[in-house]
Amino acid sequence: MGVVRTTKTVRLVTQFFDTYEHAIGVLDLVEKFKEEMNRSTIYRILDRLEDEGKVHSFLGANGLKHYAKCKDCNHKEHVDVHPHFQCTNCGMVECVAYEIKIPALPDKSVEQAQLLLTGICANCKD
Amino acid sequence: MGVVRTTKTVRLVTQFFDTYEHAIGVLDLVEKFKEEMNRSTIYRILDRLEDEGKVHSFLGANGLKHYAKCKDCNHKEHVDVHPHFQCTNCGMVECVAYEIKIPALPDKSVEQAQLLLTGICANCKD
DNA sequence: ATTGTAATTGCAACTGTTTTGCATTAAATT
DNA sequence: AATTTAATGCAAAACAGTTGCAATTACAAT
Ligand SMILES: [Mn+2]
Ligand SMILES: [Mn+2]
Ligand SMILES: [Zn+2]
Ligand SMILES: [Zn+2]
Repeated sequence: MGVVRTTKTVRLVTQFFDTYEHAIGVLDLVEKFKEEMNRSTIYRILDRLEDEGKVHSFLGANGLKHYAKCKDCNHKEHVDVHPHFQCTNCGMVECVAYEIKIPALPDKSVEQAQLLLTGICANCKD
Repeated sequence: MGVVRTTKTVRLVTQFFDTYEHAIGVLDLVEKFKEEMNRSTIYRILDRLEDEGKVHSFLGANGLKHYAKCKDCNHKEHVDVHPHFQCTNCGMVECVAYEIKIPALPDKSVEQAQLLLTGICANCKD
C-alpha cells in the first residue's frame, strides 16, 4: 500500500466531515452511507482518516466509537485532545474546547485523560 | 418480582466484590465464574447489584463495562462518582478518590462527567 | 489513450459480546 | 412439606465489528 488512493467513497466521507460540525457515532455513519458503501468500507475509511490525522475518535456514553474532524493533527500525532459532550436528550455529541488538566496520582504516571460530559444541550434546554 | 432472593450465585459475586479492591471487566468476571454460573447469570446479577447500589459500572478504554464496589450508594442513587484509572501495561483498573470538577459549558447543562485516566500503575513502574 | 499494478471495495462468513425466551430449579413464605 | 414465583441454565438470537478473497478501480507508466 505505497500510494494512497482518493476513491469515490473516501471523498464522500471526507466531504461529510468537512461540513459536519458535530461528532457522529459509527453506526450513524454506517446508516447514513448505507446506499453509497458497504459497512466494512466505512470502518476501513474511518481507520484510515484517523491514521492520517483528519478525524479523531472517542467513546460515547454507550461505549460506541464516535468520530469528529481534527483541527491541527497529522499522520504523526493527534494533538487535538479534549473532552466531549453528549446530550442525553437528543443524542447530539460534540467536541468541547477546554483543556483537560490531568490530575497527578501518587505512584502512577497518568498519560492520558478521556473526559465525557453528559447533560442537556442548548437546543434541548428551551 | 416482589421479593429479592439471595441465591448461591448472587452470594458468590457479592463476596467477590467484598474482598476485591480493584475494578474488573465484565469478561474477566464471566471467565472467573465460568464454573459456578452461566454467562447470562453474571450479566443479570451485575445489573441487579448495580440497581441495588452495591456496585457501580463504567467503561474501560476498550469500551467494555467494568465494575467496582460502591461505598455509600443505595438503590435510590449512586453518590459514588469519581474517575477511574486503567494501566495500559498490566490492565489493572481502579477507582480514583478524586473529585471531578465539572466544567460549566455555555448554553448547556452538564449533569455528569466520566473521566478515564490511562497510564502506568505503581506495580508496573518499577 | 491504453495498459499494468496493486490499493480499495463488496460481499459473505465469522468472531466476540450481550440479550432474550422459555423450561427448569430453588429460595422464601405459608 | 407444599406452594409460589424469583432466579438460573441453556441455546438461540441480536448486535457490533472484523476478515479473506475475488472483483473493481485509481492512477502511474507507457
Ligand atoms: Mn473531539
Ligand atoms: Mn469506581
Ligand atoms: Zn440535545
Ligand atoms: Zn500495571
